[in-house]
Amino acid sequence: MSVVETPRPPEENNRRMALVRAAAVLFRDQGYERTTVRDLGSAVGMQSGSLFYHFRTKEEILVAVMALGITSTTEQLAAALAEANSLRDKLAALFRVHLNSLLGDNQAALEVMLYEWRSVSETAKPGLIVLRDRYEALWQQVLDEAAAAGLVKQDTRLLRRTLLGSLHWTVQWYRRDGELSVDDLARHMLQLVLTE
Amino acid sequence: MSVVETPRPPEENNRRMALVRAAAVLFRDQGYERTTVRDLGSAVGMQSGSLFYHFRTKEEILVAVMALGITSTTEQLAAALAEANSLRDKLAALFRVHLNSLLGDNQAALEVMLYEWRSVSETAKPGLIVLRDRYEALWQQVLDEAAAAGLVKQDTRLLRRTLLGSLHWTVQWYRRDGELSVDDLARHMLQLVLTE
DNA sequence: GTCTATAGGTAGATAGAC
DNA sequence: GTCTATCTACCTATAGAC
Repeated sequence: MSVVETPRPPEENNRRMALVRAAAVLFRDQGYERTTVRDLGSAVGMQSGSLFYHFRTKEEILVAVMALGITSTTEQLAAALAEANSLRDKLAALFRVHLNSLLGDNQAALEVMLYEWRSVSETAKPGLIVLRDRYEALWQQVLDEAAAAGLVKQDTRLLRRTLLGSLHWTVQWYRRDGELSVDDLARHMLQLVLTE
Repeated sequence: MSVVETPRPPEENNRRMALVRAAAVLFRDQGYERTTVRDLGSAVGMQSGSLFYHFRTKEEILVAVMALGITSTTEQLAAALAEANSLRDKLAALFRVHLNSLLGDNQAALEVMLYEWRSVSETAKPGLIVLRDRYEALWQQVLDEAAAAGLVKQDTRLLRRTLLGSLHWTVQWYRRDGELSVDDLARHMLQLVLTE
């Protein structure tokens, strides 16, 4: 049930990874409880019993989905921040990376992390919380710098929670077939929070 | 399965109402899918079979919980707006009423409305959407007035979605035993959005 | 690694007595 | 209106063959 795993060569984990990605989509669309192990199996062309060679329980699959969602987003954000040339660029990266991870192609995993928290057992929560805190720490650093430079308001802890709430909620109303691209949406939302 | 019901004398619906209130708490704490009809029955001192005299299906209970959550919040907001003396007071009322409904005592119903949407059947959704739109229309009116007066930024449709997302997310981190009261939190969050 | 077959449990809902 | 009893269906997980 350990969340942090030793990395292996990708070929070795292909089957397991395909399962996690398929599970992310099913859990997002139907919810964890309504998704049966039979659903998961047939999504990867497998009988339900065979799943339990790769995972001990259905919940272990949920935890793997969530861990994937938050770690891959954290990695993308860290990379974007390292490339940013200005504080303003860093701020923009926060919004851009988060929304692309949440609303972009094949990115159901982060959404599962946000909305299926109640289905995670108490024993598995701490590991996921560590991963989430690591992500939020990146946010906090950038917001603190931005507040010191006068780009945003001062109460940065509340600001971080407020902004993340706004971004999370976009999954409820944003439609990709509309006029606004994800990057445009990120820019608009950043604009709302900048002190002029 | 109709959401909008003819009002009846309260005594007539006491049992039904107690059930809806108990269900709101269970659905919020455990999730709709994990809550069994046996859980619901024992929460009101009833056998599970007896529930089906009051409701045809378990889902009908979920819809009743959600309808209660959003209509009672809408009524409270409408009353608060009618009493407000200034535009600034109206803005404050948006935040205050929403957070008290979400974080206050015995107010699990609105939280269920926000987080169990996926468990609602397609046939029941339209009725709930009408109720939700009615609530959001109140927000939109006040934000439009505030933008015209220069109190908040101009993109009020995005602003409404952004603010509601921030407020919804408070259930994930706000703790009543902390330093901040719900009313204080409402004031702080309003402060973040005002143009100075 | 994946299959078939199934154990063992619990879910939502119904029927009829009171 | 509520109870008891129960139906039918489906769930996660396991066992052993291949």
